[in-house]
Amino acid sequence: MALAHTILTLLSYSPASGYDISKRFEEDISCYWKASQQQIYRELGKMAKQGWVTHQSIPQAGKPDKKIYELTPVGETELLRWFAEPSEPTPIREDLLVKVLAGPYLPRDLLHQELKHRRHLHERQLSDYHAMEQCFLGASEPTSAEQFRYLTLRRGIRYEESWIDWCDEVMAVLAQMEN
Amino acid sequence: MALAHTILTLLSYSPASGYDISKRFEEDISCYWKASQQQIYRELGKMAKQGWVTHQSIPQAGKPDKKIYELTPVGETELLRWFAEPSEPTPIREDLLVKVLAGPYLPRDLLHQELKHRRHLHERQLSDYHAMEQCFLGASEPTSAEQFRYLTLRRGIRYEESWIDWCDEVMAVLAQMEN
DNA sequence: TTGACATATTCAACAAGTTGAGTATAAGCT
DNA sequence: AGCTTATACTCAACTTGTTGAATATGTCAA
Repeated sequence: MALAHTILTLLSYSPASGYDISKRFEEDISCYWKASQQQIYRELGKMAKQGWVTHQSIPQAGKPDKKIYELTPVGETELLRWFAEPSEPTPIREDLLVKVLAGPYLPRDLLHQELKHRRHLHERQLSDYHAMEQCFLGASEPTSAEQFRYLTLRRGIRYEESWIDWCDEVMAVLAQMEN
Repeated sequence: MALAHTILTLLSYSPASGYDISKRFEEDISCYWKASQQQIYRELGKMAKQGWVTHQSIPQAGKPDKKIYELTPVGETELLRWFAEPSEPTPIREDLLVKVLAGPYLPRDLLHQELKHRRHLHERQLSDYHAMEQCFLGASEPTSAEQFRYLTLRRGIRYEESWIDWCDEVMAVLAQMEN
């Protein structure tokens, strides 16, 4: 259900079209809430039915009409209700951990390759996060919105760092097992 | 698709009933692959149809018959194929990060409560993991299976630690914002 | 007796996620 | 012209996740 709430959150910042929301997800929201374009439009349709958002069609020259969505008071109430509700950590479903569990019975070199591959992916993401961090650190008087956004980035940085450290740990143990 | 592969991985260790597999998930596999009992049985049915596993019904006194599942050679081939395939990090969908993003526009005290609640949950999980770690650290000559299992636990420990550290960081920034 | 819990398994309904396909309009490049 | 990309949005089909319900047999405690 929290895709709807993620969208409500974005609309609490400012009204936006479905397309803009989708672009926002692509750019950075997917770091903490992944959703496809189709999912977003589907959800917006449901949210409109529930009265959480309204939209206005705006004709555009040379492009299809755009629908600008905004929060309704009912939508604001729903966002607050959800915000006040204690959350649970997201359920984990992580292939790499299953692969490590399969480690005793499958080829060690494949696991080693997989760990290198994943370390590389996480390093790349961390590098992107550090680049994004530079923008935040350069701000002399950050707005509170900017501060909160920076904190979400901080979580991303910690997450990637901990994956890299763990990959190193596993590879060290693999190396030890070879001796 | 990796629920099937998680089950294949478990069966690579030894044949097991659906119920035993389900208990294994409940006990520790859910730390890195969450699945419900119904999902597991559904998946086992599919896997049997695909020829990845076979099962034998064993009558039991005082209890329903049990089905013991085991890997087929086709199942082993599938597990190896999947193992060799590069994986992607799991998509993230984390309520707490969305709540932080909503932070500028919603009551700060609610966010503070949520962070405390989540810090507490992660601390509790970390404590459980440390208790489990003791069993591994006590082993004088761990089998390779035990070593690999320990590494999955190490990931859990790092994950929980990084959440706790981040909650502390956010709460510190919240406290600063109040001044 | 009833309710809770355990061993064992299965079915159903719905929601959310994934992937493919498509519509419309336009610009730019090969 | 065809392909790619961009702005904008929608529909469909299937898979996976969630929750509820149920079956069968048994033990134990209130």
